[in-house]
Amino acid sequence: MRDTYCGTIRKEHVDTTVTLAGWVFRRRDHGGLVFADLRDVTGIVQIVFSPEISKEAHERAGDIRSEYVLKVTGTVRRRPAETENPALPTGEVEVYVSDFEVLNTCKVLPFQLDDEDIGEATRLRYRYLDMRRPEMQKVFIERSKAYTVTRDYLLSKGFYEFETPLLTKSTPEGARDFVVPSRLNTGMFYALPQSPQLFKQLLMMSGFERYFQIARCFRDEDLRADRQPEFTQIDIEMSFVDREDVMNVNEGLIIALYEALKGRKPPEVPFPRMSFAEAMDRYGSDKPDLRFDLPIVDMTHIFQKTEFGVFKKTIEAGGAVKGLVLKGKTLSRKDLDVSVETAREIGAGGLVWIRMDADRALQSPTVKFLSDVEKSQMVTLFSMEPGDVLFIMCDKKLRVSELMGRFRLYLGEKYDLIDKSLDKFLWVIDFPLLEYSEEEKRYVARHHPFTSPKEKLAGFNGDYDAILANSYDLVFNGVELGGGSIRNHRTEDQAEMFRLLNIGEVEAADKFGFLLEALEMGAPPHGGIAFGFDRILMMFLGLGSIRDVIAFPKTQKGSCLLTGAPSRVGPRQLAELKIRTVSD
RNA sequence: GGGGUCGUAGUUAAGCCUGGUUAUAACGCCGGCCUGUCACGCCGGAGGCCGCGAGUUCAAUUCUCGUCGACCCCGCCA
Repeated sequence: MRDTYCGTIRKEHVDTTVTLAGWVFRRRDHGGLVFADLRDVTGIVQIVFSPEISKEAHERAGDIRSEYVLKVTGTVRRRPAETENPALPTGEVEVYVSDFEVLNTCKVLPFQLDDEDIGEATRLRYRYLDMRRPEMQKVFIERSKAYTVTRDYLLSKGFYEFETPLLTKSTPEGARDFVVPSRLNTGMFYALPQSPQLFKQLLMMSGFERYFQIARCFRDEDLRADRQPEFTQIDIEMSFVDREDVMNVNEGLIIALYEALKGRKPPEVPFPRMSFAEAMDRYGSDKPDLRFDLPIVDMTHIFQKTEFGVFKKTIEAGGAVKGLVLKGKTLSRKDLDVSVETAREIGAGGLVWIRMDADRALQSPTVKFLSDVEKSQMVTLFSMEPGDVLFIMCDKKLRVSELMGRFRLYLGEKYDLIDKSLDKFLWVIDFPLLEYSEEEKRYVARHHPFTSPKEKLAGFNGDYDAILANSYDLVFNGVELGGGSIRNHRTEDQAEMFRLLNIGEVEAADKFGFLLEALEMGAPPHGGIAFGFDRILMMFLGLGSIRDVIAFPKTQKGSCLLTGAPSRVGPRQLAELKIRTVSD
């Protein structure tokens, strides 16, 4: 139908005849001369309808409207001097139309493709139009490239690509499952996979040694700017490896993706590492953003004998007092009030601020409750200078770290401390194996129940919080890109884990029996990792939302504005499934 | 489950706090003019359930409550 793509035409094509196909992006009708920008997937070229070339084509050009689909034949000409457009790669040339065909007309669109400020709801309702925009096309062309880079890299490292079932078994741990009724098995349900976790482990038991899958995963949890109910993971599993092996191979993958998408090398290789404990202590987060420093400092020792009620009570209850100092910014009383308000919104019980004024005196509503020793220790600990503001919170140890971590991010954003030109990768390692679930009143796996501990657990009966896992997360600019672990490959180790999780033998056999059975039949040592593919794209392309890298994403309430999913199904469908809905 | 922001021509916004006019603008759309534009320009025109429902009021786009939808966050997301 065509012989040349719009965006590829250059001055080398001058005097040749080309046949193009594409959409009318913009039209500039001067009466005697009509210009239009013709757009295809490669870009834009200006076409000219002139009566001197074809009276007939020029006449018909008056009826052309935005987004009409055209097939155009014409001659490439150098643009006259002073009319070149340096903003376009094709700006030195234009195509004089000798003949054209309207392949399709177009209604007036619900929004203009060149308008930058269209509301997201409208864009999602007409996503296919939204995706016509060159900047959106660029994202999905990059996404396509990322699939290829991933496959090329992993295949070159001896990995085999697999597909695993989407209709699978509901598992008790972890995220809420999406559930699919089985017509052939009345009252039974499949679950969509939260990840291919168990299958990839089984493939290790099959002896493939290196597995990967670009896998769709489903989690029925509430959405966020970086969370969709269905998303894509680069899922990886390897046999006969330790933690270092997995991290090394996957660091290579991430570097390859970074280079492909950002066009430069990562700033720091190998990626630095930090223990979970240090991340929590210093940055109040298991995914610290290292683009700015602002460390959190434990101040509990200063207040061991304090008369200040809130600190005193917290410390007596085994909690901690933590602070961080904001330097070199001038904060007004209003700013300080706002920060207190923000701390409350973050979930803190309160926030103490202490500002050093020009004559080195400490100003704060709290200062009168503090002793001179406490004050001077604080000043020394934080090397406080005039203008500096010290922010302090107290709470249970882990809780106060988390709160300060959130507050640190708030300050970083608000006072522009984050150097957005930096990219900071970080491996976080030595996570706790378990964490206590207030909701379930028991310990649950922090990563997942198949994660192996760093030390053998046999007969363990000590502090559950102190057990470290053989796991690792990769963090980029404060966002978790992925994580994984070395798994338990021996039945007795896995049984020990279930014991700690308070999952009985009967329940374990019911839910994961097939895996436990497989472990008994020569399971090799193995471990793996999974990366959020969408998140990697979002971060490396510098976009603000995971929806920006998913072709047809869901809204925060999980609906698709384009198709109207989810929707009711007919009574016949429900009857076949023997499902009745209840309204209450 | 909870907190917050928003909803006004096709689109993006202003007006609302402090109730009363023909609800304003830009882009888009329609008609006309225009041979060097590229966000073309100039002249003219059409276009509104002010998300929906209730309440307060002589009077509601404006105030109150509810509801629906979009977004951000907490909880949740092994």
